[in-house]
Amino acid sequence: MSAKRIVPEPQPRGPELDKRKAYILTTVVYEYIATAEPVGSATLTHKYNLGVSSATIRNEMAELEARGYLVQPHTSAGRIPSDTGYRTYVDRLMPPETLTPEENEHVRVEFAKAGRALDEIIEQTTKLLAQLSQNLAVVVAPSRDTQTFRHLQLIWLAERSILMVVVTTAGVAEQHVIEPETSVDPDDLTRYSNALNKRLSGKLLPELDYEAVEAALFDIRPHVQPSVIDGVARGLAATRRPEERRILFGGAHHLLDQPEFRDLKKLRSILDLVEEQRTLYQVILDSIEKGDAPTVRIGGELELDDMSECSLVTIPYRMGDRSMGVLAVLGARRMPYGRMMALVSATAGNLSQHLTDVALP
Amino acid sequence: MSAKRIVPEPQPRGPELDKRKAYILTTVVYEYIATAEPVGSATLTHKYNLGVSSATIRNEMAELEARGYLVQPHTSAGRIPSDTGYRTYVDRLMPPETLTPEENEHVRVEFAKAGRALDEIIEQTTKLLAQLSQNLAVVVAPSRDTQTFRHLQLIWLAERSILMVVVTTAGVAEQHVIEPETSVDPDDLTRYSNALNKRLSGKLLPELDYEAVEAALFDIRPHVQPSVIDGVARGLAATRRPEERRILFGGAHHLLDQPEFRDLKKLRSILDLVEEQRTLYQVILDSIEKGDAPTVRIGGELELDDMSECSLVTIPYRMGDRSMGVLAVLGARRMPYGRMMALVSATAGNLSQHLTDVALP
DNA sequence: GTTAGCAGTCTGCGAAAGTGAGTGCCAAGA
DNA sequence: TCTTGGCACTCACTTTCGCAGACTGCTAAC
Repeated sequence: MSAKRIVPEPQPRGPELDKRKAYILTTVVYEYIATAEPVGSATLTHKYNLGVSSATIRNEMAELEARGYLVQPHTSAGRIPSDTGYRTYVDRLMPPETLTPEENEHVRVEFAKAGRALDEIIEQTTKLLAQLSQNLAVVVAPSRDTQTFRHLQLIWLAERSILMVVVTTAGVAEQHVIEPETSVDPDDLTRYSNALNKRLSGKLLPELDYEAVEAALFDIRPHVQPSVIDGVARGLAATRRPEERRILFGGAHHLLDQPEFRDLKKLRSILDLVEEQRTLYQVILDSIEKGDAPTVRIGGELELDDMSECSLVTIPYRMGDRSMGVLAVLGARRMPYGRMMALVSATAGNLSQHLTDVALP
Repeated sequence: MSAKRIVPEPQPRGPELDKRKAYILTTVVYEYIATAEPVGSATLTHKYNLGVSSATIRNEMAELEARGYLVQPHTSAGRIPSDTGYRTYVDRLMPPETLTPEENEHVRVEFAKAGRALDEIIEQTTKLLAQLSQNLAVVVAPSRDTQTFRHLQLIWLAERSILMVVVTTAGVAEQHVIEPETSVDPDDLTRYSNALNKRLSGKLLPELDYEAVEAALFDIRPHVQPSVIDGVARGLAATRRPEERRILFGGAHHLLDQPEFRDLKKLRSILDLVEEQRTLYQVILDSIEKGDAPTVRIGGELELDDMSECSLVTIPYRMGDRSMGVLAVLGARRMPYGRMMALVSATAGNLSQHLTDVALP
């Protein structure tokens, strides 16, 4: 559940924060996340039990600013956390959070309602995550390449037209039309189907190339016409390029609630990112590390122009022990990190469990 | 290609517009669509060849306002068209528009690139329409109820677990898991599949209820266990409730380019509509009439709160001679209606053609 | 029926002034 | 050496005011 630090490497500026400085940094982050207003020394002494006067807080805050944890939007304003400040908060200061029992139950129920069709599950997950996070939810759908072959059926459509239906263990059924050079006997199609199912079931889709299909058919019929073998292999191994992997979005309208997106330019840059997909896909994939813990990237750590006001929380999900895709929440840098992490963890956990449950044997 | 009038009934206020008034109304609409600024009498005399002075135009505009075609945002501003003004423009004054040969070619090429999978086609169409219209594109996906059954295959998974794959003529393959009360012999599954394919192919999915399945199996096996019949029938006829029909959106970010959505409230109300789906679905379906012509609903005609600044252009699309769904463009009321209508016509035409081409025999 | 001219209205913009939140620093106190 | 009250200062934000500009409606003349 602990976040991974990605970029940049922590710069040890002077000694560790002492207890009071750590507490002040914590309260500033907490208060700023809650109010979206720069936090002043008086606010802290009033709202939190610090035991010292505002003047002392001022001194401490000046020090925290000098060390790079806080910044002042302008001379006569309170402080807001810098990327480093947020990073320290997330990694070391933040209290661990969990969802309420009701929320956990809600997530559980939503997944219990979900069907078996992969597309539908993924779509519902996106909606759920958007609703819970009140931010932009992003889901990278499973790659076809991680799915294993379960069953196929060749169906005679017309003289030179064969329909091939492929079922994967993820419960995805897709169809391809094969147009052989010369007509094939319908009974042969059934024999081909049986042979292929027997030999290839359980293999990863990308492995099923021309040679694999030819070999699987060899026993029952050494000289199947190449156009059929080719058609079958294409249908099985046909894979989208990775950058074309499906990405789903949900809850963009929640962004309008955040004061940071009152500024149309910032809203624009985030929506453009959504539109472009490729960049976002790259960033999300870069964020993922081994293991099932959520990863946080804060502001400038995203290394995207115009995204310095945003943060991204990502977590992988799986089917069985195979990684399938990624859930992410993209929102203002001023987001409740603890809650977001608890939330993506719970969602990813339930999603993984559900996918594993509905996987075909 | 001519728009349908929906709501409200035209109120014949006084005589028809004379030629000059009609021309002035046309130029006001045209100019306002182009500039988003209220149009004054001086602007018209300068930019258009009216042959009379601005004072005359003022008199005419006052008359047009009195008759309900124009309104003044405030006393000392120029005029903008009212719903009635736009309606008159769309129905009677607007010059017919067509896409440029390059644009037509672009649309053609995009569809030529599209695959055979229904989901993919619909998704790409949404993107294309958003890109061309530079507005919010909305696509109501085909209902499962309009598709005919083409093929099914029952596949033995485990002792009490059968996978049923269903293929429709729209080229959609979907899978359902059936859990019979007692185990079924794998060879029997093949026999069932063959019988069902032979008897039911070509029927509409919603017709395939318990009785239909039972009857189709009766010849080969009079007493198939009810749990299997029920499972098959559910898988075939299983239909989402109509209000759960899938709706796709694209190009929401284009709205940010329109000056009318600088105001976050208006942006908000349109995004909320998108989120809610049900209302929008209803409005889009209400808009559709018989025939393949685009339908326009302007501002208040939508009868939606907070949508008085928006217009909707809708058009149905089909596969073969069966209506499948609706394309729509939702944007500011100040939209280039002629172009939008040409655009949805072209897109729907190509989409219908493509769907018809890829339909399974 | 058309036109020039003029008074009147309203918006939008920028400057000026006032308000308030919050800081930094200093000198005294613990 | 750390803490604190006090004070001067800074800067954003808001309000007000006045002015320029865009348009209209109306009237009287053509």
